[in-house]
Amino acid sequence: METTTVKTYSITQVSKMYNLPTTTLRYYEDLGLLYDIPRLKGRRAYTQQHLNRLGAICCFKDTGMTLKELQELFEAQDNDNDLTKTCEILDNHYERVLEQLAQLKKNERHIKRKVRFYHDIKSAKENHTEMPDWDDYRDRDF
Amino acid sequence: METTTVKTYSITQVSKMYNLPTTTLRYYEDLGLLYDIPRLKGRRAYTQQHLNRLGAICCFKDTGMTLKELQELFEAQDNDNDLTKTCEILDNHYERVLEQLAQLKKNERHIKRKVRFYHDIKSAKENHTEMPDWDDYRDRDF
DNA sequence: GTAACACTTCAAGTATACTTGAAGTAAAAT
DNA sequence: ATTTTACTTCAAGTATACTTGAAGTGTTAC
Repeated sequence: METTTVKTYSITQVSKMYNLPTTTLRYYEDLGLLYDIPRLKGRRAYTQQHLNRLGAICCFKDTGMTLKELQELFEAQDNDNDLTKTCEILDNHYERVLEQLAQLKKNERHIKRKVRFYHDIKSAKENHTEMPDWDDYRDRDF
Repeated sequence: METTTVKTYSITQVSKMYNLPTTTLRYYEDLGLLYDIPRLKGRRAYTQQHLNRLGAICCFKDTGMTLKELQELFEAQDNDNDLTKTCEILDNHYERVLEQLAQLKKNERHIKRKVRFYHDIKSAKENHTEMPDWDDYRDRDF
């Protein structure tokens, strides 16, 4: 007879690992995003499975998926094992992520220009030199 | 004597241009993010200045700046003309945007892998071929 | 033994960013 | 002339994602 002990993590450890308050971890459990978390003497004992799931939650949430959408995704994945729906949700979300990425790159360039512009204004004012013109920064790459 | 007419835009036009509800445009005005919008017969008439400002609002908001932070930024920019503070806020925000971009790229790759994984599961099930293993997708680039 | 600590559950409260509702106005359409 | 459309103001309501508070429990420190 062989017994294998599974490595588990306390809620405080998980909280630190994923940089999420313990209250948020409990909240995700209330919503059903995390479930079947075993208790050791009444305390949550997260397994690697739960950490993987939490990683997915963070990844999807950080890319703009709502917790409700995450519930749907996990429902399709876990309960129904509905691959068509799972793929559909994933495909749609991936599309959105690509759009986000394109938009964020645009915004990053815009903000970079603005940063340079304001630093140049500051220098010009301090050194009594000619003020920069935003038109010179508008569609220019640095 | 010479009179120049400035091109203006109605709230509905601006709403369509920036893909924001008219209620949100009024809300931003309430918060002071947009101000001195002239009225023609009681109706808002946005000038190019306001559109530029609105573009900035969207850009910063979409990159995670709160409306409160935007108020601070505009206050430093418009009222105080405090270049040190303006530069500081912009610099800090730009840092955050770069982090976001790095994170989003990571998340995009992770989701891409997951999309492929689930499509391969679907194919395998449909064609009764061997199921894929997530470990083969984990840190692999496609 | 008892106090402190680290959790536990469950309900209620909060922050941010809108969104809706009510009541009114002014010009255009019928 | 009166209805419809497109706004207006101002106050109140809502959605999402937590966050806090109250009351309780079980191991650890003194």
